[in-house]
Amino acid sequence: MNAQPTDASLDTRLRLIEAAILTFAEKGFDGAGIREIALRAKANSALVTYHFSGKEGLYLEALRYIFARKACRVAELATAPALEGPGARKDAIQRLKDHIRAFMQDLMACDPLDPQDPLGEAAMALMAREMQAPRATSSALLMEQIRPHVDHLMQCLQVLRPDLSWGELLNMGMSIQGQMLYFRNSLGISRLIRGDPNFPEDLEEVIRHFTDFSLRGLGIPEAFPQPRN
Amino acid sequence: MNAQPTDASLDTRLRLIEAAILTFAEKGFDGAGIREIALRAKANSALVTYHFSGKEGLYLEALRYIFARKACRVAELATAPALEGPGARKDAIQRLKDHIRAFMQDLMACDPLDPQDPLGEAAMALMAREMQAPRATSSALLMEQIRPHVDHLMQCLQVLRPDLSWGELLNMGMSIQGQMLYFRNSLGISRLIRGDPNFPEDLEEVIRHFTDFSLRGLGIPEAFPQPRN
DNA sequence: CCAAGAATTAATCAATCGTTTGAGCCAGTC
DNA sequence: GACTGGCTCAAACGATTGATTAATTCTTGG
Repeated sequence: MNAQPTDASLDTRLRLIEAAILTFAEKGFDGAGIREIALRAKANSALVTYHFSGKEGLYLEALRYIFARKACRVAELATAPALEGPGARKDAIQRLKDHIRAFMQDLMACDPLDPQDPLGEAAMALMAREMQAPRATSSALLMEQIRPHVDHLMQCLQVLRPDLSWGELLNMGMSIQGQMLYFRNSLGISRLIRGDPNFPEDLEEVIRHFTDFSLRGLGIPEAFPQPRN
Repeated sequence: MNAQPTDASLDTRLRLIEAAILTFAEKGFDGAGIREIALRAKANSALVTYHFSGKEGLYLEALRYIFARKACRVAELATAPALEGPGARKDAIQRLKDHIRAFMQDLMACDPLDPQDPLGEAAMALMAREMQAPRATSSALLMEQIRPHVDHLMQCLQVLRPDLSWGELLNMGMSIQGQMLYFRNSLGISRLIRGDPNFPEDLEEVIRHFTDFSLRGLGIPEAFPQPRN
């Protein structure tokens, strides 16, 4: 009479999803095999079809799992009220700084409580793969996830540069997000170029750089010169 | 007695390589099948093994083919003599501008003579895939290709901001290259966000934006304000 | 305790993978 | 005209793919 999922099955589902994140991130959708994923999850490969109705379903569930856990810092910021009133400009600058810090921290760690979480690396690699070559079945999922972050950033930019057109503001946003996403997506190449396998040793330094570079690039005179933050 | 490749065989090799670029770019290394590639090239799939000793060999040849044809504009710039003398600073600004324009044009078109070349899109998508998730056999090839561009850019930055440490200069370079590479790698997402499937309608406008944003971000006072270019 | 249903398993499915085979084609050479 | 060697081909190879089956184990409400 029990039509509800069991605790045990939830465990198995979770193990499969986490193994899927790791394996899909390493080898891509086509490169990863369900047998390999199941082996990693210490489960039977037939359970992929049973629980997720196939490989594609497991992939989508893995993405949903990442979205549910990730981007928590940025997601919080995106819920902030609209910028208005006399202090809007100063608020916008602070929000932009917060956005960059939150986004960078989200980029570098999956679980805020555990920066060493191996899922963090994998989840970002998987999202990067997805942004670059979205699967037909998952592009809607991706857009839905990205949209609020874009809106939040654009709202700040609009206040900071009311003289620019919407297209120019989008360019600004593209440059700001682009440097950060490239930083994350090309960590491998960056480490090779720098000859430092541990780069970045200090994330705060990189955050500071992106903040300064972006504010200068935006052309916000009152933000410089001034002491850090 | 003929141990040399025939004209006919060169044709086939070329058709296979170009079909490989298109297919690998669309589906990735694992997603693309040699039968599909061969069909596209109107050739027999056994020829992949015959000419390139396997799928992996064809993939490497495709990368080499891209590197040989692509990045021609940037590559020219990278051969410029060292910056020195009284005009070094002004030269460096111009070189940076030229670098951004050349890099953007290389990003958006494979063959300079034919901006509509479908290989251009595919080649860049393939390189982006490769930068993000380098295959063990091809990372050396990738670094060797990227290195001169990095050196050229860093030389300019060093002249423009002699007060910065090497690490800080690398951060600057990362931001400048990052915004451009993200622009290219995430064109799909950008078009969805903008609701404009034809973005960018005017590449020059984007080049201008990246140039301005980068020069401001670098903190080059004498570059602003001033008329375009 | 005991059916009922959810969860898991090993075995197997057809399909496709990259690669190999062996024969045939076509140019040049003696 | 026989021969050579580069090139191309259809056919088949073993391996692996994602998915399916049917039997078994586990869990739980009555």
